[in-house]
This record gives sequence, C-alpha cells and structure tokens, in this order.
Amino acid sequence: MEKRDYYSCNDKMYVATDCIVFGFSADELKLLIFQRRVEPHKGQWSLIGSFVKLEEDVDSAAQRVLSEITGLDNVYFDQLKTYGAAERDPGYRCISVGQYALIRIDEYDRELVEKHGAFWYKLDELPPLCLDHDQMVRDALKELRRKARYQPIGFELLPEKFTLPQLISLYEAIYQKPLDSRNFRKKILSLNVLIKLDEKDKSNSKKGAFLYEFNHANYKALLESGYNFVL
Amino acid sequence: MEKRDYYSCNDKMYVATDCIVFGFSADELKLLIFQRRVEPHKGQWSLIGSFVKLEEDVDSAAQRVLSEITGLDNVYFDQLKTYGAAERDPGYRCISVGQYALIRIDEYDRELVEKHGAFWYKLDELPPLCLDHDQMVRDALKELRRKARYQPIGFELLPEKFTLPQLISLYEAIYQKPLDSRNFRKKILSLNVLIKLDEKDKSNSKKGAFLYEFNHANYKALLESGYNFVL
DNA sequence: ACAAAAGTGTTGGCTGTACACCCATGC
DNA sequence: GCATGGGTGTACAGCCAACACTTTTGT
Repeated sequence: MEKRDYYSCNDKMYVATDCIVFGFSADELKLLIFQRRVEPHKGQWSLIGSFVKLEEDVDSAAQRVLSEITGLDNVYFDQLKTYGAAERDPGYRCISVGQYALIRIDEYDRELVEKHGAFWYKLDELPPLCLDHDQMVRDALKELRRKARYQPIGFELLPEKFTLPQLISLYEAIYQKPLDSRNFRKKILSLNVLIKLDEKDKSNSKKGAFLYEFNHANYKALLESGYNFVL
Repeated sequence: MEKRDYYSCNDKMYVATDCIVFGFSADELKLLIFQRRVEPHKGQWSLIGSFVKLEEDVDSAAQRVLSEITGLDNVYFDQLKTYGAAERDPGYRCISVGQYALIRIDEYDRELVEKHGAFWYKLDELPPLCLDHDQMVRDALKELRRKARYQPIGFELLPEKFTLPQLISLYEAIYQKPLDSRNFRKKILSLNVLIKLDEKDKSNSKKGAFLYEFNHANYKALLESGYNFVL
C-alpha cells in the first residue's frame, strides 16, 4: 500500500479474524477447532483464525483461512461481532472480528484439515478454548439459533440432496430439543422452497426417505415479496 | 503498554469506532452528525467517531466519544457490525467498528454539541456522509427496527416520564408507518413493564395524557422467565 | 410377520388485526 | 358548545401446538 498515512499520530494494532465453523453429521452439531501454533498459549485449543493483512478485506481474510484449512472456496459465513477488549490477547493489543461459518461436513477436505491439526468436536464435548474463544462460540450458537428461525441457513449444513428426517434432525440439533415432525413438515413444505426429487435415500430405513433440493429461486422470490416466514 | 509483542511479523492498522447516534424529538427520528475535522475529506459530514487507543477497549472508545460530544455518560449503545474493506478509508488502512447509540434528546448538552460542530438531522433529510457512513446508517436503522421488536429499547429515546401517545409516535417513527393505538396499548400494557403515574402531561392536549415510567425490575423478570414478547 | 423408519390430518386455543365511538378539558 | 387529542372493546381469521396411526419394505 503506497498511500500516505494521514493518521500517523494515532495508535495501530493487530486485527485478527476468528471463524466459528459449524458442521453437522450423525445428528450432531460439530465445531472445527485446532491447536494454536503461535505463542502465547501455543498448543491450546483455538478457533481457526488469522491476522488481517494490510491490503486485505476482513472478509477475505476469513475466506482465506477457511479455504486454507478446509479446501472449500464458497463457504457460507457471516460476521458475528467484534471482540475489542484491551486485554483480550496477552500477545499484544489485537482485536478480533468473529465470523461464523457453516460447512457441509461431507464436502471438506479431510486430509487438509488433519494436516493443519484441526478436528471436529461435538459442541457439547468441546474442550476449553484459549482467549475469549469460548465466549465467541456461545455468541455464535445464539446467533445461529436466532438466524435459523428467519432464514433457511440450516440448508448450508446439509448436502445438496437431503431428506426431511435429516433436516428435522438438524433443527433439533440446533435448538437442542425434539421437534414435532408433522408440524415441521407442514411449515417447511408450505414455504415452497423445497424441490422433491424422485430419488429415495435408503441408508437409514428400509422404506427410504425422499430426497429434496433447496429451491434458491423460490427462496429469493419469497424474500423479496415480504419475508415474514418463521421456521 | 509495556508488553512484548509476539505478533510482530504481522501487519498493524488503525482501528476506529463510529457511532450512529439516534435521537427522537417532535415525532421525528434524528441522527447526530458533524463535520469531519481531519484530512482526507475534511469538512464532509461524518458520523461521530474516533480512533481506538492501544490501551482502550473498543467499547470504551465509543463511550469516550459520546461523552465528549454530548456530555452524557450513561448512553445506551451496542455494536452494529465492523466495516473492514481494505479500501474503505483513503487516509490509511483502517477498520471501523460501528456502534449505534440511543439518546434522550432532551438530556444532552446543547452547547457541547454545538461546540463540536455537531447537528441533529432528521433521518430523511440527511446529507450524504463520507466514506461508508451512509451504509452504516442504513444498517443501523435496520438493526434498530429489528431490535425494537424484541426489546423495549425504544424507551431509551424517551424522557424518564413519557406518555403513551409519545411512545406510539416513537414506534411510528421507527417503523415509518402508522400504528393502531388500541392494539399498541393493549400489547404494551399487557407486558406489565410500564408504571402509570398520577401525573398528566397537558402540553399536547387539553385533556392531558397520563405519564408512565419504565419498570426495569418487571422487564428484567420478564426476560428471565422466557422472553417471548414482541412489540 | 415383524421391526423400523417415513409419512400423513384434525382440532382447540391463542394472538394479531381490523375497526368506531365516547371522554375530558380549555378556550 | 365545540374542537382537540386521549382513551377504550369486540369480533374474526390465521397460526401454532398438541396429538396417533398407517405405510413401506427388508429381513
């Protein structure tokens, strides 16, 4: 960046971005964490993050990190909030922009993840994390629950083709409580954002469950014509 | 800060915080803005903000700025989102944590505000703002609308004692549409978070409207016992 | 034939919304 | 006595929540 610095009488500091990466498999919500590779707190469990570079958007930094560790390029992610307490990082003054990401757990690159020393942990078996990362996880889970009610972001956690029992089980995992399958089906189908396919998935039952796809066009139309639906 | 810098091979940058300051008077939502005093874009209209200092929380920086300009110490504010595009500020690489604040417009220090060259503008008569501040205002308004539905933050914009017609008019200003006063009264009174006083405010009518106070204890209890109310 | 998961409808209660008139007072 | 804003009640509709049985098919 060859620009003049107009602000040089003020303080500069590090800006990091940390990603709270959710996945879903075997009816459980999982989180991707790894062991910190820099001092201080080297070796402690940590969210996946990176410092933001001078010539890089904060969002690009999150995308870069996600892509480095999972091998995925088009991951859904969104900003959570920024953690800016003066003493949050003993390494030096550093603020962190928390972002939460949703990953189709069957698509990520297992080798790449392992090469980086990263692991998927069940949400309720998470070890303690370094710095304020535990707080970030709590905040992200709250935001995921909030957002999943108003936008069908849950689909980001499932494969392209999925069954209704899978979808129900995902929402049960997000809200940590059992849902009534009849009511759930009624609601979700009435939105007209699912395309029923002619295939069945028989991996979980002899009868087999019909596969569905998400209908992006209808969803967009729904949003534009007054989005007052709740899942 | 006399600490060792563990991260010195990474980039440092400026961190600013900008406040989207809402007020309410004469049935209109207003925003506090001022003319930027530093290059580049000196003299252009801008939100109220400051660089964050090394030894200062991001939130403290926002509080400091609000207090400097309005003379108020206990202003309600909350984080909106962080604006981190690499090219957002031509002065140098600088990310900004946007925070929105709600102010009782009758309590702030008029002289102090004027001394800083700040003004209250009606939301729909706002001049163009510098950098990405227009976007911040749009985002803040959206968040204010969202949040006002689930938490009675609207009260932060009214004096300690207020009338129901005032409260209705505030919500009409926030949502930019007329509300049905009977339904609004029913809903808000059923929450049991208002204390009816024996005083009337006769400044707007000969009959006079009863004054109310916000009942913080009942509100807290309501929140704790499963907060499923919507205004 | 039986086990195991998938799929399907109805009802009652509650909540949001639409709607119009009387009340109190100062002038 | 009249003009102005403050305050009140009812009826209908739509939505959410509760609830149990039939279907399919592989073994």
